[in-house]
Amino acid sequence: MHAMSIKQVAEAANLPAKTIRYYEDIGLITPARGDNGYRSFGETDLHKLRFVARARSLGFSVDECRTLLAMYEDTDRASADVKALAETHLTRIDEKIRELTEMRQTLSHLVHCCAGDDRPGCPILDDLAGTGNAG
Amino acid sequence: MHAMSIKQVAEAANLPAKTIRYYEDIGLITPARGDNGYRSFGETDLHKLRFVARARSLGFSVDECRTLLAMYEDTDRASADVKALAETHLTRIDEKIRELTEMRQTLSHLVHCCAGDDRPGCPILDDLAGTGNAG
DNA sequence: CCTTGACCTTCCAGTAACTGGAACCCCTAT
DNA sequence: ATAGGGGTTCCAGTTACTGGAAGGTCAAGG
Repeated sequence: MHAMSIKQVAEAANLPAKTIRYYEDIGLITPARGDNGYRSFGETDLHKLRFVARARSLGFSVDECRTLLAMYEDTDRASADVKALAETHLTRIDEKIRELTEMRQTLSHLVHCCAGDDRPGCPILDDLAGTGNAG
Repeated sequence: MHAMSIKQVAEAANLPAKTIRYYEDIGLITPARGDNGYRSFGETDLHKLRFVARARSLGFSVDECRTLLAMYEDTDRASADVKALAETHLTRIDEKIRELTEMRQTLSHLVHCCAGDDRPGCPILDDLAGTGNAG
């Protein structure tokens, strides 16, 4: 089919060209090369890049994207394997949300306790310092 | 007061010794040195390390910890400055939670759609591939 | 033919916050 | 003397890019 330059494929996949070169570096994709040494991307490359972009936007690591791509290309693998990977990731996300929510809780409490005026006394710093004047 | 070895202060601050050396490297703390070149931590060092550990656990960057420490030591600064920093951070946390929640939403939907058996068909991969069979 | 500009290439360095490991020093107890 | 359990420095690796320098390629214009 029609080959694309890196700029074209970058636009089509909505990824920076730099990122695409990086993905080639680490072996996620292997675009063809023209006579002048320029990369030449086909539909398959674009498809893979979009796949990775989507998976990244769901928070999968680049390495997990590699695995997911391999699973996608292996038409024989069990869907259970994919599901297991996704569930692990889901657990990780939940854990992060939990941590952040806890931080949010504490911090928002401290912020509300802080007068935020031109005086020096500050319950936020007191909490960090462990002087216990914040609670 | 009594000086501590890096191991002792690490235990007291609940931080790895490696991290404490790193914090010295980047100038967060400046412990004294004994005749043999060993670091010698005083109460002030321990206090700072605990301060930083607490701030880190609330998600502040190391650089923000530096600022917070400086604010803590500047007994003359307005509490409004501290509050502003904390509020900025709170906003950042909220944004992260929002992103993660969105990921969670999508991913959990896909996971529930996936049979997770030994057959190959998988709505998760279909979604990533953009083939649109995922509902 | 030369230049200009927009492409493309590679490679190196930097980001955040550590972490692991190698090579080596110090001190005490056996 | 040696074994252990400290300590020290420095270098490299982690994640996923991103910025920038130095330089090659190509089409259009004067």
